[in-house]
Amino acid sequence: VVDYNLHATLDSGQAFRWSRQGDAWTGILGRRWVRLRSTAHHIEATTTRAPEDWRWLTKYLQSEVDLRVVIAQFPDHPFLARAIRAHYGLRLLRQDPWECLASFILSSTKQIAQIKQVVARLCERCGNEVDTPPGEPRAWSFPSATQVAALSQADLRRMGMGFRAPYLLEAARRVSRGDCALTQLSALPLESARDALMELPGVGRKIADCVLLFALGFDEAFPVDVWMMRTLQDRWFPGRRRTLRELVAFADSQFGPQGGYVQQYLFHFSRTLEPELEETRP
DNA sequence: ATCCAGGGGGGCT
DNA sequence: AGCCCCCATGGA
Repeated sequence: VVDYNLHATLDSGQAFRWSRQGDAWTGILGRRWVRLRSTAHHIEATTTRAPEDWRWLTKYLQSEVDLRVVIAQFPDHPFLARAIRAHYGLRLLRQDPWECLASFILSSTKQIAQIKQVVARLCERCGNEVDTPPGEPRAWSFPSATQVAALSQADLRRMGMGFRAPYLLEAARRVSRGDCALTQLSALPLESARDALMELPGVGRKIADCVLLFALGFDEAFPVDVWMMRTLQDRWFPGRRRTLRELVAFADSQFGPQGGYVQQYLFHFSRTLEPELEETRP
């Protein structure tokens, strides 16, 4: 692989089930345990048994995407240029739609560390145990919508989901019933797919855009969360207050067909940026 | 102790 | 449309 920054990609808040051990990353994809290690021009993958082929992994990692082509479509902006320089090789993953949806329903007003924690508890409580190599800790697959729908709201609250518990439960029920055919949404126009996602409880514009971008392949989707709001406000409209609505509309029109990649570079860079000294204002 | 976290929903004006 | 508050929990 070329132009692939595995650390930035797995640590940029788009997926919540990877853990780092030194230079290696361990996670669960579908029902497989995987360890990934990045070398100069390769990503080395270890599984518990030899797979037929590796497309499930290359698709997830999006390692066949030519990053230079993507970045060539970015708008010219000094802060974005800094983000690209700082984390060159950051990629968007292509996640399972249900796992992505459920994870982001659980994400609202939670820190990334806490999202990982509650997702881990959900998997251990109702996912399927998967094979791990000798000496590795036990691991579980992400539970299907049907597995989640079989739980009670009290079960979910005990995992620390708080007010998100009824949202996740109802979303799981609808998805397991087939009321929202997630995988088929990628064939629709972006706005139709977004509207369908926003029918689900606990799913507004931001979470819908996360699923469109991280799971359904809509590279132009641009989730605007608190970090992106501050970044756009501070770096694109310094000194002039903009409403959330205005910023969403701006992002929609200004960042182009690869806006989702732009967003991920800005998000990760903003989150890892050392706080700059503010000018003192009288 | 106080604030805030990859928001969303509902009510009010 | 914009603004308000509430929702539950834990880490900094």
